[in-house]
Amino acid sequence: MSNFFDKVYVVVQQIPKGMVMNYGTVAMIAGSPRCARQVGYALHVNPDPDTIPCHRVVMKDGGLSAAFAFGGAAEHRLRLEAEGVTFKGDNVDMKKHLVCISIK
DNA sequence: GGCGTGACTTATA
DNA sequence: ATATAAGCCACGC
Repeated sequence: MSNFFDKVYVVVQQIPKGMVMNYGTVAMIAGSPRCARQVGYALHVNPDPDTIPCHRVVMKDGGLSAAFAFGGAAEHRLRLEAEGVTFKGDNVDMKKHLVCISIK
């Protein structure tokens, strides 16, 4: 809970069900707005896949990463739809499910 | 402190 | 609009 990585894990776990967050937003909340890549890397090591809903973390476009180490975009989509998230083409409907948290 | 790596983001063509 | 390039910063060694 001190490193950026650990912070990312916490933030992702704090994402409400049926909502998604961008890597950049997670990075911002984690304390480093420019470390969106590290967010993905943090989930890549994914120490707690059972407690870290990586599928709720998407790119700023609402799309999932090309290297999702979880089950693929198909699994991602199913997971979010199972939580009530709607899709816009191949991406999440961020207009409705994108979590807008400020740095406050 | 340096080097390599990377699930992103932004800019330019 | 898509494709490609560069920048970015933190982790691990």
